[in-house]
Amino acid sequence: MRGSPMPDHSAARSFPVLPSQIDLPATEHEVLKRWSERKIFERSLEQSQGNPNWVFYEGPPTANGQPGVHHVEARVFKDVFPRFKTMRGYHVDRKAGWDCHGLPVEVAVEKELGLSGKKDIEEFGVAEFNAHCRESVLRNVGAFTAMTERMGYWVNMDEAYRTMDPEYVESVWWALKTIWDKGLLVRDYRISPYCPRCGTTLSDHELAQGYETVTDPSVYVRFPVTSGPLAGPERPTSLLVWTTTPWTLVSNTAVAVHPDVAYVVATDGAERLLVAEPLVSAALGEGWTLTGERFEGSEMERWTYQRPFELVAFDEPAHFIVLADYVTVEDGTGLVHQSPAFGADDMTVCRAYGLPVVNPVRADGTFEGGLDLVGGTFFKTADSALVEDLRARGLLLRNQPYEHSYPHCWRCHTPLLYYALPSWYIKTTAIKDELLEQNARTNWFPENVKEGRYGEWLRNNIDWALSRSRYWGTPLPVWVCPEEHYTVVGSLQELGGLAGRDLSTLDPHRPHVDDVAFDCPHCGGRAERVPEVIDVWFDSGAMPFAQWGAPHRNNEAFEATFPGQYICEAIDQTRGWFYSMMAVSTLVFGHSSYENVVCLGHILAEDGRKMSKHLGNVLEPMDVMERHGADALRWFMVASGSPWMPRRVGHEALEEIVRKVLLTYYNTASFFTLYAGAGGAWSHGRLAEAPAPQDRPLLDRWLLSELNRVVKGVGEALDRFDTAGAGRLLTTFVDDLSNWYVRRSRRRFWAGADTPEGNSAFATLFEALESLTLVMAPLVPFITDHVWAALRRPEAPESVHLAHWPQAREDLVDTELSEQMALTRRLVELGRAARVDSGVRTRQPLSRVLVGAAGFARLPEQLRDQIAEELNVQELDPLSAVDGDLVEHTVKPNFRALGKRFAKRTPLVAEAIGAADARALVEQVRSTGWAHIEVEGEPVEISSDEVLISEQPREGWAVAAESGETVALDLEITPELQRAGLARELVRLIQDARKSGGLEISDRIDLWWSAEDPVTARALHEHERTIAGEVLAVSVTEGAPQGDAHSTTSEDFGVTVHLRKAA
RNA sequence: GGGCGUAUAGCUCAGUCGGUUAGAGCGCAUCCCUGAUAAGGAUGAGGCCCCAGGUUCAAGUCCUGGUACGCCCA
Repeated sequence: MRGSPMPDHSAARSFPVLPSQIDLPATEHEVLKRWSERKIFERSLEQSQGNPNWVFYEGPPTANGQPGVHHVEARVFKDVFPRFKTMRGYHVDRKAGWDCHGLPVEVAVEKELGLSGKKDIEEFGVAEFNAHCRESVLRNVGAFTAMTERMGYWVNMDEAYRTMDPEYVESVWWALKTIWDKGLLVRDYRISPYCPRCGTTLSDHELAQGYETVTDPSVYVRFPVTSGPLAGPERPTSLLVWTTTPWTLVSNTAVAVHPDVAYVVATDGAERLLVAEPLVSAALGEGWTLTGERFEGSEMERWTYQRPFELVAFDEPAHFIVLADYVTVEDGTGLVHQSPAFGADDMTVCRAYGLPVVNPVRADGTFEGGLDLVGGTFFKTADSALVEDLRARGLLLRNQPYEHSYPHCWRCHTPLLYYALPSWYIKTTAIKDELLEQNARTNWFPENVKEGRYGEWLRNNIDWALSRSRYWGTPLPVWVCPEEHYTVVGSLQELGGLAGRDLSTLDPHRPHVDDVAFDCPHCGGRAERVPEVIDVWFDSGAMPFAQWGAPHRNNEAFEATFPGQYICEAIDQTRGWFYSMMAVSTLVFGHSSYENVVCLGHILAEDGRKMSKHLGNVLEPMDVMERHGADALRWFMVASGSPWMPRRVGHEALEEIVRKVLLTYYNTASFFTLYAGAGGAWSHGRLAEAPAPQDRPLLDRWLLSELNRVVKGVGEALDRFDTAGAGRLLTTFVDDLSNWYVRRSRRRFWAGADTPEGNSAFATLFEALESLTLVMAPLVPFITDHVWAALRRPEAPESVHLAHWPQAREDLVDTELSEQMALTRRLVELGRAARVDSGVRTRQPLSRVLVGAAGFARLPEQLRDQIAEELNVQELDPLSAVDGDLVEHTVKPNFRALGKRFAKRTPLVAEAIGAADARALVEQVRSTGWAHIEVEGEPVEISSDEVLISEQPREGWAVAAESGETVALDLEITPELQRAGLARELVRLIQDARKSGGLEISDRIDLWWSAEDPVTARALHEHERTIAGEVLAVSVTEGAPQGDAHSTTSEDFGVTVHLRKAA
């Protein structure tokens, strides 16, 4: 019977009530307001001042276009770990940053202004154009800022670094000068897709838009061998070379072969040609036989040959065979003509051999004027004259049209040229070993990126093509005089010194910086800045020092925060920011800038495709957060699926998170405040009076055990950057807490805190909610802080984000109890299944349940009581106590255990176990722990661990069994049981009447009843006190009331009840 | 073309050291419980664990080779 009164809303409360209904987005706005008014973020930084630093570097988002949900992903991870580490006692500075420069910004501004191409921009004016770029960046920063605040990403945006700020640019200049001084900044050629009509290079994105299918000549050409074993007049041999761009033969520089491919000599009786073995028939057709001469590509290195055209001069040695892995035997001849000015692969290979870059084609796409045969001709139209000339000189074997896809300018449809343009490089290949060493010391999450995608990229490192012929970027700080003396400038002050005037307030962007010229320190000639700006990846890779403006200013701040402990971005940054961060710092300081890097998979739309406006599947982050709340979106990002993998986000997934995780957690807290707060039933002061944990009921001890396991596990998971693991632990615990602990403890909460059991329940639930709130706080900072505000002890910090991570009490972790409770819950499930099968509802008490399960014998009384209560049975007995004839035994082999001992004989032993007499075997195992069986005539002893025993009553019972565990219900319903069941039905009936009568849960009632059914009447008399207690009746009267009352009649039970709120 | 990753129920995903009855949630159907109730529980239907080989007493799990998809790079 219920001892204490129900919660009384009018009495003094020890806890504010968390209403059972909550509007999560609205609550989040309140929390945001409190954070801002009470300066919680600022205070969390102040209060950790002086603690060890844990340094996080913000990878600056490109403030180009509006933020999408995919931006939320990385930003959640950037928030979770700093919050976690702060709670762990570190000082975690969080400086925001914005990536401001780059082509995407330029393209967006071009569109806005209706410009198209570099000519338009220059006519419009670079100064004005760049002003628009700056304005566009600032506009988009606003949208990012709003989203960042709304999602609860704590980052200092007031002191954000911006890659376009003069101090930032100066730091970048300093880094470039340092690299120059080390001899690693060089000018060289770079192959770019280039439109000769527009006079501009195209980005990859532009390139992708312009592929067209065209027919080009494809020619097979003889290159006579002039050195090596196949040279000489007695058996003249030619390399057979295939190309679809005859015009590039003018500048032929080398021939590439694959080192591991075999090349053979074929003859038609008249001449001898060298071709890759797998391509002989494809390239030559009928009528050719092999001479038997055969060479590995690697043997042919540096054999010389006669080049096809002598139209341009070569000042350095060239025209020999080189080795290249990219050569294929898919088509052609396996011998690939090399012209480094017109192909990226050619350029890489030829540069490795120190070959010259000869380029006879001018920027307008025509050959140089003075050349024979092709002078002044547009490159593409030179093909026919060249092919004719080859034919005339007997060098052409075959010419056939070849259809393929070739890139064209998306603006003017001119065929593009892959064209060598002078470009600035950083010789990262020179520090490749250092980069590999730095990578070896870096922790990657997930781990496979380290040696996989990223390691592969480092091992195949190529020099960093740094310069861009664009406008809105960090200008390359290189000045050159007519004598080609280069001067690299590391700061505005230095530039001012060279120019002889104060330039400290100069905007270090184009065109202003282009206007500064000075006398060359070497020769006194006029030095002008080179026209290029730099790759934006260098900007962002410089952020560890450039965000402070170091070393020109704030150098102490930089040194105190280098290297960083943690960076995090999506997987596409492997060769982007992750690389530039490691490369820039290794170039400048000889050390990578980060220790741990988290690498996230992409966020996809619900249909599994990328979100794009075009497909109409975009989720706008602010809308999502206003609908489901930022916490739901955050939880999705950190705990749904695996963050390392691509994931689909949609409303359904978020709704489920709200229901299963956030509301379940919140409702538990709400339940607690309702009962603890009522009339001051329980307050923090009572914690001291609560029984010591080991003296509490087993249910409480179990919860504390699970709690401390979870606290420890979540801390360890987050230390490993494993948010999904932390999420799984928390989800399970929230479910355990709400749907087992609270449900099984409800009566103790109703009873109040005045008994040791009651106080123990309140204390246990409080401790669980307190710790749970703390460990969930980094993941879902809003709802936890809201709950914290209601629950916190008076002496605790006002925000959960100012609190410390809880210490896991490992001494309270009781593995055996966990297992026993798991068994208890499995048995309850089986019992419920048995009830469903039998059709006897749970409200009907039953006399007895039989349980067959290993471990049941050791199950403590308190846990058996849980089973009995939950299943509504009066008695719980072991199946083994029942007369053996009524029980059927089955024995199954435990392969895991048997395999260890019997290895190859396992199947035989298993078979023998199955064949043995189950009942006899069970009896042996039960009495001695061992059983004898025969395997192929030999006696074998089997231990109890090596078999799985299950037992079932033969008949007359409602049985459910799984994995060797059995629950059997005795279905005999005696008249006493029937009346007890009726009493429960009547309680239910009256409770319904209370509810429909609009009574408060704590209202007392007067109750009248009249029963036609004599059984019901007897049940009412017999169980009157119980019923009265359950429904809060202060009086129970047989008969009808005077005056108004709320009435209900049940045909099923032949009863009418009337109730009225008691005076 | 190369590198890396992924593939398990209609959907989203777990699956530890290889152990013979592969799980959860959602959705669907049927039912139960209910003063935490916009919740909870039970039952059911639904599986070529992508395919083919191999290793092993034993493979969703380890190895090899394919196929499909994704990302990055050419």
